[in-house]
Formats: sequence, C-alpha cells, structure tokens
Amino acid sequence: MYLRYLEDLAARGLATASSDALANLCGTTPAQVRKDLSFFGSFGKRGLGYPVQELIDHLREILGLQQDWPVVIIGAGKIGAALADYRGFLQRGFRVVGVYDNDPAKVGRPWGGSHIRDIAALAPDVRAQGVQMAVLAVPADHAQQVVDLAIQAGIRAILNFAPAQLAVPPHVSLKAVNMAMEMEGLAFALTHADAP
Amino acid sequence: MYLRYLEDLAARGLATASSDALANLCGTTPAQVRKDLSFFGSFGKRGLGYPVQELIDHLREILGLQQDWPVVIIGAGKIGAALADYRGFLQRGFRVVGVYDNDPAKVGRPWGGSHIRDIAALAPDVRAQGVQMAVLAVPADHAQQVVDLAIQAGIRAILNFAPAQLAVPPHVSLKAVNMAMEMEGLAFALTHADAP
DNA sequence: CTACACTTGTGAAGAATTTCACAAGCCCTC
DNA sequence: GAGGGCTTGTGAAATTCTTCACAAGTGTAG
Repeated sequence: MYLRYLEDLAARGLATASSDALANLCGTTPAQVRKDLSFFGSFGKRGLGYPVQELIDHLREILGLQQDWPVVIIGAGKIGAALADYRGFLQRGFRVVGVYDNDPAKVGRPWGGSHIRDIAALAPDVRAQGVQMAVLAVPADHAQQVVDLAIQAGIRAILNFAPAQLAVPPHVSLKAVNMAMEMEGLAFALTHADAP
Repeated sequence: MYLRYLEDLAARGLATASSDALANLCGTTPAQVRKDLSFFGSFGKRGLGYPVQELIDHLREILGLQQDWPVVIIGAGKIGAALADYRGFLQRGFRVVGVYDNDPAKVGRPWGGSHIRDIAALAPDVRAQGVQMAVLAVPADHAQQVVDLAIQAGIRAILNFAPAQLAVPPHVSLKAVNMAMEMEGLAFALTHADAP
C-alpha cells in the first residue's frame, strides 16, 4: 500500500514524504507508518521525511518486484479471460505467459499472441518457463484438484478466485479473493449502519 | 467464513458441529471459534456442539442475508462484464439489476434480459429500485469521480475493483479488491520463502 | 438416578499490535 | 555556527486480540 502511494507521489514530482503525509493518504497514523517502515530498516531522514524514490526502490526490493514475474492463469471462463487481459497485472510487473483450461471448446481459442492451452500442458510449460505463480479461476468444485495439479507442476504461489477454501502444503503461498464474501461483509455493514 | 463451512456441513447432512470441527475446517483454533460466535450470542449446546442449521440461520440474520440485495455494476469492461455474469453473486443472494458504462460503444449492448445502460441513468435507476450496493469496475483514473456520482445517487456500499484508493464519507462502506496488490504479496512470500 | 464423556461459554493470562512521547538528528536561516 | 522548526526512530504504555483453563451444562449408558 505504501508503495502504491509513494509511486503516486513520485509521479507528482514530490521528492520526500513525511510519515504524516503517508498516514493521511493510507488512512492510518504517522506512528503506524514509522513502525511499519522501521521494521525493514531506517529509510527516513529526520526533519525531512522519507525520500520518495529511494523508499520506492527499497520497498520494491523488499517485495521482490525488481524482476518481472511470469504468471499462468488457470481457467478460461469469464473471470479467467478477463484476468488474462487485465492490464493492471502487466503494469505491476506480472506477465501472463499462459492461459489454461480443460474445456475442449475453449482450448485452442486465440489469446494474446498465442492461444488457450490444454491443462495437460501446464506441467511441462511451467517447468520449462520456471513459472512460480498461478491465478486460479475455475469452478469451486474443481478447484482443489486443479491446485494439486498446479503444485505438482511446480507452482509455489496461488491467487485463488474460486469460492472454495483450498488446502496447500506449507511451502506454497495462497491468497484467496472471495467476491461473494466481500459482498456479505458489505451487507453486514449496511444492515448495522442504521443502529450504531 | 463460518457460514460458508456450515453450509457445507449442512449439505453433507450433519446436524451439529463442535468448535473443534469448525476450527479444523477454517484453519483456526476451537477457542477462537467459540469467542467469535459468543460475540453475537450463545448458540451452542454444551456437550454437543453447535446446531448447524440453527447457527446458519443466526449467521444469515446477523449478516443481513435473509433478503436479496439488488446490486449495480458500474463499468462494463472486461472485469465488469465478467462480474455481471458471475453466478457466485446470485447464488449468495446478490441480484445484479443493472450494468452501467459511459462508453457509447458499450451502452445499449445487450446484457441479461435488458441492456447496458448509460451512467447517466444510474441515479434515477438506483433511486427507483432502492439499490444500496454497487460493484465498481472502472479505470483507476475515473474511479473517484464515479464513486462520488454513485454515492450522490444513493449507493451506500461499494465493492471496488479499480486499483485506486477511494475516499468515501463515513456513512458509506467500502471494500477494495486489489488484485495486483495480492500478487505483490505473493511475490514477497516467494522471495522470502527460501530464507526463513 | 448416577456416573461419565463431551463441549460450550467465559473470566483471566498471555501475546501481539498500536499509540504515545520524546531524545536524536537534519535542514534552513540569520 | 548557533538557534529553531520539523521529523524520524524507538522504548514504554496502552490497547486489542488470542489462548488457556475450567466451571457449568448436556446427553448417554448402565
């Protein structure tokens, strides 16, 4: 989050940012900002604030964003297809190198400079290209089975859009985006907003 | 999360679930489960566990899910269009009643039983149908302006897919889904996994 | 009806996180 | 180069969250 705002500030030409300024942008407190950043090192200059570009570089290095990450998308349904063309990924250094599906009707359909590939090709492709990250956009009832396959193939980080809780071994990182659950959180907020 | 798993258990025909069982499913601890649930009331039976169906009903009421929520989707790009057809929403009681865009090339295009509508129609539609929830899937640089418009129209809860931090007044709930940021979290995990 | 095996609900203890508050440091001005 | 206005980095305090541990129920079996 800090990185995002710092890039905004850099784009606007600011050379330094105080913890106060960052806190206002991020909706936290100055003390929180300072504690968070100090966890990774001492990046600020007293009296001045944090040097924007320098801090950006540090954060990008900490996050491991100084390289491009190849990513595969598994599932070429509506969501998978939308993600495959999502510019936000490439902008942030994530290069979608392949889209996979098991539906013969979808396999072979053109995508990017190539075409949608059969899920059977996932393992060899992943190994050949050293891909470590996958985005999962398959129906919930196949999700676990597909994850197992992906991990077998060498995937070590997964962003899961399927509305299913997945089990992965400890060396694999997993993040889930559950849109319906987010909506339910909003419904809760709405039903309780009137009586605070 | 508890609701999700309880529904699974109900579908499998289980009548009761212990905090231990729920904890295993959710990846937390029995004590956590009990504390969480006890915040809203005393739902369990000592010696037995929690009555599954009864707890489901309670949670649905707490979350405000006993009604269907009408939802509008703003932005008919790739992501917006995918969300408009996303079955997961309807399954969970969120009925997409309209899709809006400001691009004349998209406005009028068929969608569902109707068609994509002009953003100018948002305010009257929202008021007429009493819609309180919106999903935002527009480019980041228009997001704030569109949110302001939506709030003006009467929207009080927003699920934001645009990679932008939005400012909303206190009576409006906002949740953001930032896919690139999730990927960056995974990149961090990957770069630090090897040296624990 | 009693003994027993379970499981909840919850104060209290423990751990983690956030906030406070201030010494130390930096820059600018005079 | 001394003084003053800012701002960081960080121990300590305050707060919040999680875990522990056990009394109090509940159902079952004999």
